[in-house]
Amino acid sequence: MPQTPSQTPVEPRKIPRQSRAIATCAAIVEGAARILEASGPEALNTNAIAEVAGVSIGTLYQYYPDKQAVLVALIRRERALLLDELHAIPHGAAQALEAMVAASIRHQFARPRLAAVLEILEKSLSLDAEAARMAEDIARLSADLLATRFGPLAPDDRLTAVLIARAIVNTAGDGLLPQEHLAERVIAAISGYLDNVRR
Amino acid sequence: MPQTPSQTPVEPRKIPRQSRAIATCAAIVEGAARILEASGPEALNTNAIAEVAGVSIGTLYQYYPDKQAVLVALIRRERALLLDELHAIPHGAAQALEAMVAASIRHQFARPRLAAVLEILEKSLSLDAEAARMAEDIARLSADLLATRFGPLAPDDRLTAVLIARAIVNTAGDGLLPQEHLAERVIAAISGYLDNVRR
DNA sequence: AGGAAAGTCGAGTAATTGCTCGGATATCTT
DNA sequence: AAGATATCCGAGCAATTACTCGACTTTCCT
Repeated sequence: MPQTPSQTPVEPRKIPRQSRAIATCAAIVEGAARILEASGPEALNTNAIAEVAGVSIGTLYQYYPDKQAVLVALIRRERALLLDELHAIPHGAAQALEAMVAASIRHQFARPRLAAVLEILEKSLSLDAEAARMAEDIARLSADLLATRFGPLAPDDRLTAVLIARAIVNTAGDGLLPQEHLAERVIAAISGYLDNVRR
Repeated sequence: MPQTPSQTPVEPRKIPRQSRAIATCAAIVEGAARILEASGPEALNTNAIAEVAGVSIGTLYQYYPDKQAVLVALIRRERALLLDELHAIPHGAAQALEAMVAASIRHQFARPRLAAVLEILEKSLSLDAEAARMAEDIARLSADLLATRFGPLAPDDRLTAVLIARAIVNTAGDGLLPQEHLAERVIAAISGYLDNVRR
């Protein structure tokens, strides 16, 4: 759903040097997260972010060139969290699939509303290079982990499997599916599809 | 993701009596659809809707009490389209599942960008009673059609199956999965999951 | 200590947007 | 034809929002 024609800035206009400035940047990103969790995307405006973060609006614009840059920073922060969990899974391990699913579930349920809102926002955002690279990393890692259980797969089948898992985990995160046996449900869906396709 | 505290209005403030007024209402809804397709949710504002619809802003507010009411009307229009297709499938038919999947795919690909944007918007919208009823109808019909092939299912499993189908069809609508063999892919995923669960 | 660099502040501005209102035009009814 | 009703118009208001700028404060360095 690309519609914003991707502006040039997006990168911090000034990088923080002192530790209190680093804390300020973190507070701003966390402020955005809290607003999204509490009131959704429509309530996310720069004045509110600054207020919730406990800094002035001028300070915010010292580090982030525009509103979208704050969002991108938040998405990077969340992606890094998931990426770390995925990286911690030993390549080719017997329980790789289970570990991957468990990591996704943990990530989704750590801050369910935030994850749900970001999931939506990511679709309509032109991300910067770094954030896009992280998305690719996540996709590639997931694909590798799938391969250890199901062997080599067509790219479309790998994407479909990841898709299925995300749909189920997201819905459970919204509270529409029970959290118990969630991992089993996801694995049943993934392997049900892949076993059907791989003949 | 409920955050807008659901206002009272949402219903047309005046119902059109003359045929040209009915055409005006339809033009307004279609104008909103065109803006969403062309430029996404951020570009959807009432002034633009009126302009694209070829009516004045005052006329828009004659029939729709606020911006959201136009969106709800659009969602109703699109849901009615899908609902008609589902209703046309004979209950308990041998090919009921295939017909259902085909209908979903047709609906998604008729106006892919519109379907994708509305899918997102529906989540963060407090719908009116009528639109909510249509959503339930679609869910119930889908569940019934699933039952003719797979027998009685737990509600969570029905939801999961529908979820899986929607995730795949939506992604294909976004152009990330090929349209060819899409129906087979969806059916493989659904039956893969349900056969795994139903033991 | 004291100057420079980094950081913070918040009132204010320009633009956008949802929506109103009073008046003009079209259609219906008799 | 002529009133009554329905429909349409669009300038403009009030509120919101993204963002700037110049002044003030804190931290760093020697």
